[in-house]
Amino acid sequence: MAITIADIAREAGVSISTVSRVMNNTKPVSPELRERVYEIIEKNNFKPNALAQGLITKKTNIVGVVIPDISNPVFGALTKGINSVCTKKGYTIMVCESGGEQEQEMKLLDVLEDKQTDGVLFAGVDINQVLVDAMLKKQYPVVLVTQESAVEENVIDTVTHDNVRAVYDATKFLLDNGHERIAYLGGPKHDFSSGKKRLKGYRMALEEAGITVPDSYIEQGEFSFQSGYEGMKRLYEENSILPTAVVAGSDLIAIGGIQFLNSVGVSVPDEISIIGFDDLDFATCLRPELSTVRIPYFAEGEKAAKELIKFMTGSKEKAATHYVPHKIIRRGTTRAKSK
Amino acid sequence: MAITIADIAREAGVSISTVSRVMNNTKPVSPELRERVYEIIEKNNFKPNALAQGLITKKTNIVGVVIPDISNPVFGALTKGINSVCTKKGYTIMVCESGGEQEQEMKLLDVLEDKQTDGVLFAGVDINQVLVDAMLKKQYPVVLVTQESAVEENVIDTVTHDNVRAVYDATKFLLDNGHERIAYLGGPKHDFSSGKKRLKGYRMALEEAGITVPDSYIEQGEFSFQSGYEGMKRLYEENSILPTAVVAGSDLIAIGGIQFLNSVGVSVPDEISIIGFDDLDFATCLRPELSTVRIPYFAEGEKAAKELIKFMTGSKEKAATHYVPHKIIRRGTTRAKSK
DNA sequence: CTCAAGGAGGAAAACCTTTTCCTATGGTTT
DNA sequence: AAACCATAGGAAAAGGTTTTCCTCCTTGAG
Repeated sequence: MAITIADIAREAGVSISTVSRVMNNTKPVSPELRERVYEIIEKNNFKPNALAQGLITKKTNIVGVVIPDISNPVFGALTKGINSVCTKKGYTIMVCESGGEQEQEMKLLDVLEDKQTDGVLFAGVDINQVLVDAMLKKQYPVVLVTQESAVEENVIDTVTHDNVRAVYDATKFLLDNGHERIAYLGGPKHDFSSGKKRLKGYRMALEEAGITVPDSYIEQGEFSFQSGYEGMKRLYEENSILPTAVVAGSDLIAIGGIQFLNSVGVSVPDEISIIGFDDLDFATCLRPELSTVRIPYFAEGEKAAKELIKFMTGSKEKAATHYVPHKIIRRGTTRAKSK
Repeated sequence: MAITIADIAREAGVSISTVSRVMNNTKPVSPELRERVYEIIEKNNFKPNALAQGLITKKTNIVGVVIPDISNPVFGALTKGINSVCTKKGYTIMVCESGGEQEQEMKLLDVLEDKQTDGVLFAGVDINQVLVDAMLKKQYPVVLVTQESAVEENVIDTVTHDNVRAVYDATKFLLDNGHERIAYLGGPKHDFSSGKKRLKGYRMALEEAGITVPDSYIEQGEFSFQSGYEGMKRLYEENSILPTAVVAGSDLIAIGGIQFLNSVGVSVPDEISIIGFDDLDFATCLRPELSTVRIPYFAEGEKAAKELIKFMTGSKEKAATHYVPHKIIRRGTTRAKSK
């Protein structure tokens, strides 16, 4: 039913090869023929069948994107960045949702392989040896994004932000503002997750400052509003001496925490300062606006896509880890401690 | 390099046809052969090349998704719903971002055609005659989602929510709570956009109640926080008699509006009630929590995908418009007016 | 004037499946 | 016992491109 290159060739009175050459500029064709063929292509609005093309060229111009959760704004921004450069370079993205589960992630890697994607951008939660091995076996190049692997350095190209350093900086920011009793409200304690890295950054900063915190100052859970609310509640109930500042593992956690504090009449930032992580659009919709550390997810997506394209086009071979810079955003929920 | 069906056939000592038959259960094969072939497939972890398959079967098991903005939480939820049923039915989605621009939308329709997608889910902003014509010309079935076309009924299958009715209900809700001076803070006034429909719902409810509002009670702009803030500011500055309630065209607008009111010391809901639209996750992260009308975007995505699959599998022919039910969610930002 | 070389175009192979069309075998029916 | 039929399996076509390999013609050099 659909029109094929053969139809064009027939109508133009030339061979199939010539039509192909006109379209791909792959060999000289005389101006008159070129003209005639072009016209007929235009007239019929002919587009070559990408399947047939892919079958022979072994290129589909599709890149797979694996993320844990499509509706999570962090991955929304990331995907938007990815799509932005992919579109610009003529690639279309195939988005897959893993739910953060390894079994599903493995399956998606397979699906994307037999769909013949030219490459894959992978945003995992806990990238262990099994996953890395699976990726290395694949036909296509992979670049990790948002989350580095737990395996020896630079086996797979990676674009991410420095979780340890970012939370270190956030904690340092509070320390520099005179706080000493600083608690941590974090995400999952999954082995190689970003949650663990963020906790490490917090610990580093305190240790460096020579401050020891009680275990009851550290709460972990999910990266969600609910979890933040409950974490803060435990913090509040289990400590007779309250912290003067809190580092949160995500903006949602921070907001949940603030909400709890509001509900018990503790003022932010007057009594407790709190700093988030991510810088969601929403952070500026609160009053006071949320202080946080900004991770440029859109830019991270862009960079990862560019990196992947380098591999796909063969202009790069060696894997490396690239960090995208974070930034402390001082807004209304943090304040210097009066001595 | 990659292993093909021929390799399997050779190794098993059977013909290519037999291997294909084993994999697709398309014709009886003796148990022994079947067994032997299966084993070798397993051993080599063979997966047929989807391109070659698609070329001959004319099915790719890919569905295209066109949305205005990947990072918008509304479309995030929608896409998640779509992906949920697609995955379950063996389809993979190809997500494209249009920026809400018609030119780009047309281009994407073309791209998805020559990628041979089996069908397309289209979330537009202003689906006019030109767009509808383009869709009807395509090889694949299309179903509109979130936004119906401006063209005569039921040319293209549609899954959406009733924007007019939803805002009508929201306005009615305020009326029923004793409010009479009700303002509207809306989205774009684009010709066939949901913004226009929502405004219509507002007008209908007031008209029905026999209430006339001054033009200065109606503000339009974008569906954003910023726009809500500014719209409310104008409302506040241009009216000597303030409304006692405000209907917002989106949650973000509502939140922006509330933020402005807070900044000038007007209490929500004590002095002004406000109701949003969408029910973003965020609505419950505010204090007071946002009253709103919930649109089940996830379910809408699911339903649209199911609808599309019916068309793709030929089990349905006739286009129709399906509405997904909205619901008024009473939370903290609305209150009955004391007489 | 002859021969080599280069340029323009066509025929056909290749890519990897599914599916149609045959063939052979063994069993059933009359 | 002959004719027929069903069944299992193979060979090859088809699907729509790109690309290799030819061929033919023109041009330039010797």
